[in-house]
Amino acid sequence: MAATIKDVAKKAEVSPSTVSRVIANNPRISQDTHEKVRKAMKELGYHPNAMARGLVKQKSQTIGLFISTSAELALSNPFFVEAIRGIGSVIQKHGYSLLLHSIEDEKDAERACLSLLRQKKVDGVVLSTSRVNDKLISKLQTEGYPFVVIGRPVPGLSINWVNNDNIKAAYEATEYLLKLGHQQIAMISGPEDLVVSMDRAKGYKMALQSYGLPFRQEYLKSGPFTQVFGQEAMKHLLSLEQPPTAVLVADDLMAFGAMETLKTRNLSIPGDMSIVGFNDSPLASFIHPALTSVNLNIYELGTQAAKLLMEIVEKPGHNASQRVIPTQLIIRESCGSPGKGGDTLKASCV
Amino acid sequence: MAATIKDVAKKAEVSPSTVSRVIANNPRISQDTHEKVRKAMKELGYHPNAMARGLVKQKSQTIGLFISTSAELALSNPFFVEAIRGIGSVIQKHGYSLLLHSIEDEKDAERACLSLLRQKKVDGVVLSTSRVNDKLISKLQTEGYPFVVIGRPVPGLSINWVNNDNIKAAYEATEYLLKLGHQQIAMISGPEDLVVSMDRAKGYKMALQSYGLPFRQEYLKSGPFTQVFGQEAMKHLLSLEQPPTAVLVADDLMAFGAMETLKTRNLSIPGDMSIVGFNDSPLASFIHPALTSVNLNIYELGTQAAKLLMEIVEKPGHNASQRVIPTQLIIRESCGSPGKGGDTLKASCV
DNA sequence: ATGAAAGCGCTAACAG
DNA sequence: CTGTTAGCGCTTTCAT
Repeated sequence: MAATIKDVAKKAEVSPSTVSRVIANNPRISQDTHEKVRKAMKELGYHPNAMARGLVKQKSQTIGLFISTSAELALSNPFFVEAIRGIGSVIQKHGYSLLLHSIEDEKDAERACLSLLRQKKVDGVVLSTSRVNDKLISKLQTEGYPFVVIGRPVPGLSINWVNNDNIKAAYEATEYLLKLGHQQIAMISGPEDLVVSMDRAKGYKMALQSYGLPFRQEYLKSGPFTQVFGQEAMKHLLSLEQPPTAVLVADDLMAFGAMETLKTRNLSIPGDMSIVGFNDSPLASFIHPALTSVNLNIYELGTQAAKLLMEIVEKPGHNASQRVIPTQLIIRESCGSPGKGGDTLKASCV
Repeated sequence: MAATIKDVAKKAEVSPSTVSRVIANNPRISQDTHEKVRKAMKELGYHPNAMARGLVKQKSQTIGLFISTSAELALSNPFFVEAIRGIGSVIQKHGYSLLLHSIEDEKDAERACLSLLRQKKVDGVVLSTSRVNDKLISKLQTEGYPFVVIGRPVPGLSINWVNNDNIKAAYEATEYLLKLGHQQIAMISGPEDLVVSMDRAKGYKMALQSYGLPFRQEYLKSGPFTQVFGQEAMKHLLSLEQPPTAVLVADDLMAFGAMETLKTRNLSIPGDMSIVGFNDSPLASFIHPALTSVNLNIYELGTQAAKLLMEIVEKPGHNASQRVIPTQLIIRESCGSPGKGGDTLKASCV
C-alpha cells in the first residue's frame, strides 16, 4: 500500500496536520520540522493522494476538453492537436490535468460535459465546437460551471471566449488579392449558420467595398467544409459568364477541392486562378502549388483559452472576458496577378 | 451546493447505504425503494461525486496517455489523434476517462507518468513512445502499475503490448514491388535503434531473400523520420552506380522527401522510380502521384491497447499478453513496373 | 509552531 | 432487504 500522510507523520514524529502543512508550504512551520517531514516523505516515497485532497478541497485540478469522434472531421485533426498542446502547456504549469473526452455528436457532448462537471471529475471545460450548442452553454451558465469557448458563439452573450478576428483575417486576405490586381474575386464559404462563416464572408465583403468593388451574389458560394464541396463550388464559379480570377476559400480542405477541379480543367494556379485558403493546414505547403493560407495560431488559441479558464477556475466570480488572437496570411505560391495565363504544368499537379 | 447521497437518503426516507446500493445496482434491493430512491435522485439532480467514490474504491476510473509536445513531431499528429479516438472509444464504454498529458522529453514523460500514477489520478497508462524508455518501463513493472505499450519495446520483456507486425508489413510491401518486376529495390529506413526500424528492415531483407535477391548494404539508408532525411537518402540512392528502380520508405514523411528529390531531378514516379511508404498518412492521397503506403490501423492499435489495459486494471494479476494488429498495403499511384520511363509530368509535381 | 478532531461524499462490512 | 458504523486520505478550524 502506498504511504499516507499518517505514515509520514509517524515517521517524522509529528501530527498529520503538520505534514499537511509542509505539503501546502504553510509559512508558519519551523525550518526544523519542515526538513524532518520532507525527509520522511522522501524515505517513504510519499505522494499525496489527489482524490483525497480533491474531496476536501472540492477541486479535481482537472479540466475537460471534447473531441469529435466522427471520422469526417479527421482533417480537422491538426487543429485539435495544436489546441491540445496549447491548452496542456498552460494548465500543466498550474498543476492541472487535461481530461479528453471523445464525443459522437452534439447530444453526446452535452451529456458528457455536464456529467463530468457534476461528478466533479473536472473543474471546468473548454468547448471547441464550431456549431455552438446553445443549450449546453446556457446550462453551463445557469449551473455556474467555469467554461471558455474557442470560437465565438452567438454574439451578445456575456461568456468567456477566445477567437480569431475572422472578419479582419478575411478582409486582409481579400485585400492581398485586390492588391495583386484582382477585380473578380469570389469566395467559397463555410456553412451559413456558423459564426465563423458569417465573419469570414463579412470581411470579404468589406474589403470589396473598401476598394470600391461591387459584391456579387453569384460570387459567394456557401457549403460544408469539405473537399467535395470545394470542387463543386469551383465548378460553379467556372461556369459563370464572367468567372473570377481569384477565390478566397474559407478552409484549406475546400481549397484543395477547388484546386482539384482547376487541375482537371487544365487551368493554371495561379496563372488562371489565384487561391487563398484558411487554416494553414500542414498539407498547405505540401501540395503544388503550395497554398497561400491564413494561419489561425491555433496553439495560441489554446493557450489563451486555458489561461482564461485558469483564471475563472481559480478565482470564481471573475467577469466574463474575451481575447482575440491575431492571424497571419502565409504567402506561398497559389496567388499571382490576374491574366497571366500559362503555367499549365503547375495547375495540372494539384 | 450539489446534492449528496445523504440528501437523497433523507428525501427518499432511507439510509445512505441504501442509496449507495441503488447506485451500484445492487440486486438485493426492493423494487419499491429502488424507484423511490431513483426518483429522489432525479428530483435533487443528484450525481455521484467521483472523488469520494474514488477515494474509497482506490480507483480514479481514469487512464493516462502521453503526447509529445515537440513541434518536430507535428506530422505524427494524425497518429495520435487516431490512437486517442481508438482508446477513448473503448475506455468510455467501461466508464473510464482519458487523461492526456503533454510531455517535453523522455525525462519529463517519466516523471509525469509516475507522478500521475502515484497520486492516483490515473489507474493505468498507455505508453506510445517510439523510443522506449526502459527505465520507465521497469519502474512501472516493479511498482506494479497497470500499463500497456503501443509499439513493441525491447523484446524478451513480458509486458503488455500491442503492435503491428512490422516485419510482415515490410515483407509484403517489398513483395509487392518484387511482383511488379523490380530487382533493384532499396530501402530508406528509420533510426537504427528503434525496434520499428529494425523490424521493417528485417522484413525487407527477408523478402529479398525469399525471391533470391541479394541484400546490398548500399541500398539500405537509415536515418531520422524526417522529410529532409528522405530527400538526402534519395540523393544518395540516385548517386549509386546502379540506382534502384524502387524504394521502400519506412515513413510517409520521408517518402515525401524522397519524392521531392525525384521531382527536382525530373525523374518520373512511378516511371523511373516506384515508391512505397509507411503510415498511410492523410497526405498520402493528396500528393501526386498519390503514395502507395502501408496502413497501420492506428485506431485499432488504440482500441486493442485500451481493451488490454481495461482487462489489467479491472482484474489485476492478469498475465502479460500481446496483440498484433494487421496492416494493409494501400495501393495508389506511386508504383509501377520498372523501366517504363516517361510520365515525367507527374514526377515534376510531387 | 503544532496537535486534536471533525468532516469532505462515498462504500463496505456487519448486523439485524 | 435495509440500517449502522467505520473508514478511504486529506485539509482545516480550533485549541494550545
